[in-house]
Amino acid sequence: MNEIAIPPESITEDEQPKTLAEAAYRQLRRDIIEGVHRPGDKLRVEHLKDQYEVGAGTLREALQLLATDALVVAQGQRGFRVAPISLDDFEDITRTRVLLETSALQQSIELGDDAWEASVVASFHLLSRAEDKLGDGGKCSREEWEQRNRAFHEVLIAACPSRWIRHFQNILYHQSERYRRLSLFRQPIPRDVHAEHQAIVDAALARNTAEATRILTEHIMRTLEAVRRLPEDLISR
Amino acid sequence: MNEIAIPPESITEDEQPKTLAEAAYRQLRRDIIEGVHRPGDKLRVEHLKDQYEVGAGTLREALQLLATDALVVAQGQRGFRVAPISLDDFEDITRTRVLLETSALQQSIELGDDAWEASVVASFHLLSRAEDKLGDGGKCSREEWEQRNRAFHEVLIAACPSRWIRHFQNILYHQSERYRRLSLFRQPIPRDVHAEHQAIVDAALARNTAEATRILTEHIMRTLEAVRRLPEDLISR
DNA sequence: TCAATACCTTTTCTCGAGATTTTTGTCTAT
DNA sequence: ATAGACAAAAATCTCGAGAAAAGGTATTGA
Repeated sequence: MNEIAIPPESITEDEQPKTLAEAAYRQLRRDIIEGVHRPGDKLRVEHLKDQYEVGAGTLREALQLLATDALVVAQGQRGFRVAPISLDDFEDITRTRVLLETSALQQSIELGDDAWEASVVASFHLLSRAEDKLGDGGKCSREEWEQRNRAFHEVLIAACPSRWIRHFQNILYHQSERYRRLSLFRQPIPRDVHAEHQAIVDAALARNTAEATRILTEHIMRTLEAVRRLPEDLISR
Repeated sequence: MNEIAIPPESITEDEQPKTLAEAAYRQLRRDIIEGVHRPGDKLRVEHLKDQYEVGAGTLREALQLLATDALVVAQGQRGFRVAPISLDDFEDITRTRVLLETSALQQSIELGDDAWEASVVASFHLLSRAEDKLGDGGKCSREEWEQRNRAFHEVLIAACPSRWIRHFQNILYHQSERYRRLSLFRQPIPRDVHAEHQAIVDAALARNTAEATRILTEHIMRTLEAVRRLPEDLISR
């Protein structure tokens, strides 16, 4: 009677926005992650609706969507705020990400087929190219590097069959992106990220699960260390 | 300048709704979990706004909030639907829940103090009482048992310091509740849940992490088996 | 000087109507 | 009989204005 079941997939970013509310959601999310709206800031609908050129109700929907990703918090009858950040929160995010992402990688290595291997190699190549151009002097934007870094990590666990793990991992990645921006602004390419990525790819293709998850864990945890070394006034509040 | 940081906590249920949209959200969530709105059903705003006695825009917000919990899916410009269910999905939910909940329990056992032990014993007692009254013949509603079962599992991992794990676990619990209703309708108390809970409490208080997580895993996985044995027409579509 | 109350401004929340898009039903042509 | 297209109908999405609540300020009394 009814048509085909809808994939229980959440909002993904590869598709283009189909509604004004979702377009505003994208822009707002980008602005929050990039720090245009700072953590703890109040998000007044009356001001923002002009800035993003949508109605009040529409902007409100966008804010609700952002609450899904825990990038903004809704407070009863007192409006919306950009979610605050703290070292404790980032440590929590990182550890939870390790838990989920290693589990996902483990399954991905176990189940991934030739096509998966190919996409891993391909996305790693794209990321490497972006790093070359980035060091080469502004031939590639940091935006693009972020995009490809994200794609690489996504492809790594793409063969994991668990939609839920991938969904949660996605949320956490967005969260950690906010913190990573803080550290990357200071140290252009702080550590040898490239070598770490390379090692993960090698271990993954060799189906060496233990080695791959070990390196991935260190890789993620190193970002935590980098943020820990930041001046306190950047992440306080 | 600005006041105290807001706890980055999501919507919890212990507080009472402060807005019409949230009230509608609660009612809708309850109705979806209880099966009033069946999986895959279309949720037409025009019909539901009368039923829940709110405006169209307000009900829309409630639906957005439900999309957060993945209980409804929003489809571009084609409205909202109750999230479909499937065996594969439930298997995914269950395995992910095991991953998160065992990790949380492990930390909880490691870090929990006397007050935590006390709350574990207390919530287990409340749950046991509910089971007595339930078997005694309708002196306690299944609603109440569900409530206390939920509280018990929540308290078990309450000493885990990771807000994110608890947050995700919360979402997954809601999801699995939908499936569990299906199986509990048939077999009133299908297996010896009480003994399993007892064993978890014993192991937790003895700080026997390995044993506690092992039993918890079996406990959660058994629900998957119960749903697997259901007639297919209940969970198909 | 300090505290408490009342008032006023600002912001949020809610509602109903109009514009767009999707869906359904029918008709025609191959 | 099937496929395609056009038109009518339904539903969704969007917007602006009004009601309710929160926050800030000034006034009053001790």
